[in-house]
Amino acid sequence: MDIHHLITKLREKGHKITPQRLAICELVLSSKDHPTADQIYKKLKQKFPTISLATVYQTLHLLKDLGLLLELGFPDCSARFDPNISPHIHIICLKCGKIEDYETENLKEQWAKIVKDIGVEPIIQRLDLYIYCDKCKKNQ
Amino acid sequence: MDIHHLITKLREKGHKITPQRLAICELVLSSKDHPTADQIYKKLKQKFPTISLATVYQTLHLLKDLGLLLELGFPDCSARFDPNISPHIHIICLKCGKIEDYETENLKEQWAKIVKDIGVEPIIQRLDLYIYCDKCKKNQ
DNA sequence: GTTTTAAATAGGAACAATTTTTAGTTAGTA
DNA sequence: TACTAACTAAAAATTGTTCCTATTTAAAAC
Repeated sequence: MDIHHLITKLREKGHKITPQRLAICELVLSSKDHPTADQIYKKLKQKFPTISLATVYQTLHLLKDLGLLLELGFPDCSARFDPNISPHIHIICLKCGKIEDYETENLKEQWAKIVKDIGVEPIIQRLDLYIYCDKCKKNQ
Repeated sequence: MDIHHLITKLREKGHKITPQRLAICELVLSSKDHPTADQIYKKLKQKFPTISLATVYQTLHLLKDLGLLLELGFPDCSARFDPNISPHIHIICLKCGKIEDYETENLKEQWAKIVKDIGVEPIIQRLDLYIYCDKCKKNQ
């Protein structure tokens, strides 16, 4: 998603283009590591020393409502935000919480078939595969 | 999972068999509706007027650690608990939060193939498909 | 059957993530 | 340039969950 397309989309819905909003969007939409709101907040504080966590949350929810972001809730820790909204698997370690992505054409095809069988109109999906990562297996 | 098998499993790990614990386990392991801790707590209060929410949480986490329960974290609401640990899809309405299960032999086979391709040792999985349910589509 | 003891429970306090509130500021329109 | 709806920041409130600790209990030892 390039920045001009984003700006257009925000304007269409009547949202203002503020420097904070742009910075938050750019940061999260280009991230590969499923950051938490707090991680985004801390990074942006360097550029915007007065930015508040509430603004970060609000902007992330805006992106979520626009369908550009997936919010991943977890039992014991903060929500994490994923800008990749096409079908992919999160390979998550049950111990350390590390997330890796698995995304192939074959997977997308398989998933599309499954969704077609179910016969619903999909908006978005979340596919988590829980494992113990190599590191955690060793240290145990 | 029948109750004697559960008791054996708890004893093996050195956990005591208390009436509260048994009631919580029986209730959640036989539930089909992904209840929250609070829903379980409120139901059990009829039989155990002094039961505490902390006990419910503790027991649910015990079952989770034993691999008998999946805890589903969500962004804006309580965690929900799912006793079905075999591969199935949660069809979840983005508006009202209703969860329906989709579970077929074909899905299990497809998922097994995907996991095999990834080449990791799976512990458990969470497959969510987000939609707008018919009811919410109408009221909009 | 009684005693022992280690673990579980109840209830409330504490905690942390997130949301709401409010007052002041700003982007975009006319 | 003035206007106004939307935004921001900071603080306060809220909510789900966990922690704390005195009391109770299950199960082992006697």
